[in-house]
Amino acid sequence: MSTAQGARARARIEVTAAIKDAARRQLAAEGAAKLSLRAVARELGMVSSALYRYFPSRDDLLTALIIDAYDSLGEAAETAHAKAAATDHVRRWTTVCEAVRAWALAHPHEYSLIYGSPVPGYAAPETTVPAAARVGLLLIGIVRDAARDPGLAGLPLPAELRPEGERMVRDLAPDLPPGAAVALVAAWAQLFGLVGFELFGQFHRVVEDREAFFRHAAARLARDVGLVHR
Amino acid sequence: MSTAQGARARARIEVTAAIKDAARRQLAAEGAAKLSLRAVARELGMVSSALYRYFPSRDDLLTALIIDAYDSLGEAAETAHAKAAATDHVRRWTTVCEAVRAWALAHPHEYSLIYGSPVPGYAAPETTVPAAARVGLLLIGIVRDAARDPGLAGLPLPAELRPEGERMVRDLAPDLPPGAAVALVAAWAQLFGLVGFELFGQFHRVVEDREAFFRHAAARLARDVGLVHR
DNA sequence: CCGAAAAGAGAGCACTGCTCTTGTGCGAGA
DNA sequence: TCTCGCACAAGAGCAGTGCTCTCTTTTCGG
Repeated sequence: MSTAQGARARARIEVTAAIKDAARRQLAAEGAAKLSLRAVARELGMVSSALYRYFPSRDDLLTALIIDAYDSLGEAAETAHAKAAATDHVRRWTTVCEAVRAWALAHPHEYSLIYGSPVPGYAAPETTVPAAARVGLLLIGIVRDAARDPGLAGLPLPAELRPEGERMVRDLAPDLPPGAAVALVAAWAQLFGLVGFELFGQFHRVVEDREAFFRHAAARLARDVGLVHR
Repeated sequence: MSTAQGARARARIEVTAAIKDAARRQLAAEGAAKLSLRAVARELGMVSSALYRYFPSRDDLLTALIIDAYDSLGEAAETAHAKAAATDHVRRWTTVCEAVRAWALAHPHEYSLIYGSPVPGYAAPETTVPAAARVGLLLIGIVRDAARDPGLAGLPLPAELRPEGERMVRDLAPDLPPGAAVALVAAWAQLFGLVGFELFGQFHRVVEDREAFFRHAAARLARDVGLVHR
């Protein structure tokens, strides 16, 4: 059986978790670039080489943290979303947007890790894809519900983008009008543009009341994906 | 006089330029995290310590590269913009957007440096501000011209954002309607969200025809800031 | 119970940013 | 024109990094 593990296996997952915890602490404190395997090992009272029994390289540890970060963000978004009235699609949308922003402000270095520039020569492995998709799926669900309800304004789609929109609908967002699918992807990217600019300091001396500014921008994004009140 | 420098001063600026060139090559090849002072020194046939006569630290070298990158992007945008008809504000807008995207795709690591996550514990010094503002100023100019022309649709601004909008107009975009100023800043951030998502791989298996997708999104951004054809 | 596998410890390699000390050649002032 | 000072270069060295290798200890399964 897999539940009744020996002490060995149990210790392994405990140590693995401890390593990730320590690494996450360092990440939060200093950022990804200063995350050091040796420092993590020191904090845990082990020697650095021992750590390689758990993560074959620094990049693998980073990958684990990336997946966790995606999951944490996804869960934060889903939790917030669950509290919004299921009938008000605009409110659902803005709630998710604000949850993303709040999570980013609370976990800046983790946000950088997943939505900032990809680290060194590092290419995110396929493993991260499911976790990365969570927020996107949430947004798709909102727009889909609105399309059914129906509280979705018609969205124009130029002819040259029609194939692309239909492919999106087929591959990732069934039951969505192609125009909404394209608009949704754009809004999704734009949402993270807003968050990233605020977090990375581009709004320095440009936007002061960032809370209100973001709320307004998120509401406009809702309109851009065709969501309308009621 | 400042033009007739001695050989010494001339050598200094030449060496400084050579260091930046070599560093830029490494940056383009491997990314900011792998940019190494020692490797730069090796490439130039000097010893690593000699390099500190020109840049007091690795971060200072990076800062110089950041400023150059902002300038390069700004110049690319301005050059493209100059070729667009001065009367078609939508076209001017999309031209600048596409120039930004093209520059980013051509210089991914430099783009990461300026619009990705800020490196280590590094906070961009004030020196970078003027260079960083170039693209923004360009966009402000377009919207301002449109507001005069008049080819600017009215933009609603909720009461809670009115002070913010008025401050923006006062501090950075005189002669703009407050609603347009707020919308412009949002569109500016959203533009870089689109570019960043494409560049950093978030569109993997999501957007295929990225050229067309971006063109469409940029046109919608133009509409969002109130630009209308003719 | 005992052999295999897993885990930890330690030394070591090649690399990094950065500092300090020691020459050396250019150039501006007397 | 000479000379003193300073900018520059070179080298050694320190503390830190990721990662590998070897050796010992611990633990588990047949």
